[in-house]
Amino acid sequence: MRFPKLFERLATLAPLPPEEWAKAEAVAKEQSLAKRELFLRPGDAADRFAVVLQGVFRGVRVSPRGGESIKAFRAEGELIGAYAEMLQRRPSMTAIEALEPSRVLVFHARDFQTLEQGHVCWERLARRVAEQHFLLKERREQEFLELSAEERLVNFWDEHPHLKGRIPQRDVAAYLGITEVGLSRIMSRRRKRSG
Amino acid sequence: MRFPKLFERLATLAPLPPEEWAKAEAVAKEQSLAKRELFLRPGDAADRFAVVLQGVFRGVRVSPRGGESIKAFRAEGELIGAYAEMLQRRPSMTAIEALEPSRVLVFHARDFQTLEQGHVCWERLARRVAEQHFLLKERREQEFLELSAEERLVNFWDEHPHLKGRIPQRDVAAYLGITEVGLSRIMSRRRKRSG
DNA sequence: CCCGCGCCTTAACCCAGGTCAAGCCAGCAC
DNA sequence: GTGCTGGCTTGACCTGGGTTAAGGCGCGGG
Repeated sequence: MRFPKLFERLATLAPLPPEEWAKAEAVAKEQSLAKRELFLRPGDAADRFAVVLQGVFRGVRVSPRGGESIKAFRAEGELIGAYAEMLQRRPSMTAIEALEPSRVLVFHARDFQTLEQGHVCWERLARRVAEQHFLLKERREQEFLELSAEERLVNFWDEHPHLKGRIPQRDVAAYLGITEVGLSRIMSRRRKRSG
Repeated sequence: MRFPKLFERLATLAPLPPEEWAKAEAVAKEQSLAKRELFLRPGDAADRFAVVLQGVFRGVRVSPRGGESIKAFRAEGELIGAYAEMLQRRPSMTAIEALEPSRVLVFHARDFQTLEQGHVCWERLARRVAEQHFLLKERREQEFLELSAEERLVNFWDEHPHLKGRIPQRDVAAYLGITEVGLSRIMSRRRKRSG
């Protein structure tokens, strides 16, 4: 078993027989990415996903009007991929970019389907993954509905302390739905208020 | 089969043997709700969900600070329930309220689990449901990130034409993340601009 | 060493939408 | 009928964050 920690992590989501995990490891491929390199670019087929072994990624949606907004950051142990587009079998509208030199473990959708056909555990895992993704998005929805940009900012750092120092300010802003300038203002406001 | 249309709808999500559906119908119970009546109130155990047979519902989140925001509207053929809380086995933080006299088909989580244990089709269906819910939330996230309140409004009516005339303005506002007053202003602005 | 570039801040000005308060109108109870 | 209540609008005023533009600062490359 090449990735025992990853196996344990997945096994907490749904029961996963080690021999099934072995099959998965057999079809997965490691990939290294330089800083700024893209794991996926808009227009690509959304036919693969990966687990981050090392590094941080940002999922960027480039809107028709040219604006960039950030859907998520992903670090060690988390999944990267154009999940929504994969579910809809559409080409990706998302770029997934390494913010540091990174390593990931890549799975092709076809291979994963084969695994699913071989053992129900994979379908159960996929369900859990869908549910967890749902929970993340719902939390975010709620923040947009109820919180100011400043409150969203403090929430963000509460929930992602491990990202401190690893992602540029402007990306945090794009994640919060505000501009770089706005974020800078908010931060200086807080500095003044509380020391 | 008491609800053939519902059966067909579900069968489009995932293959569903009629005999399994028969079992589901056997454990489900119809419930009627008056206008303003709650299917679920905050604090209730999130141990049941339902399909709307007739009527419209709103899912209201009451924030700690007292503000109400609306997570979703649900009409005929759609699911109601505190989905996020159910996944986390927590008490509901959401009120689900009928906006019209309504009828629903109620399933208890325990009964559904029994169905799941009897046939994989239910797990597959649950996965599809999770994925669809995810897609909805992601679309909403994107709207908050990229669109103004006015743009979100026109999107809303594009995507939910069947709700026209059935839900109060203030609820639309609470769904968009703005106030009743703000929504009224936006509407009058558009009226002036385009006739 | 200097230059350029990427990232961040600051300031001036603007505008969408919030807040508060008054008023309107339709429907319902009496 | 009168009066009340709930849903919506309108106006005056305020504020958070957008926009534009001008630096500042650290760093890598020449």
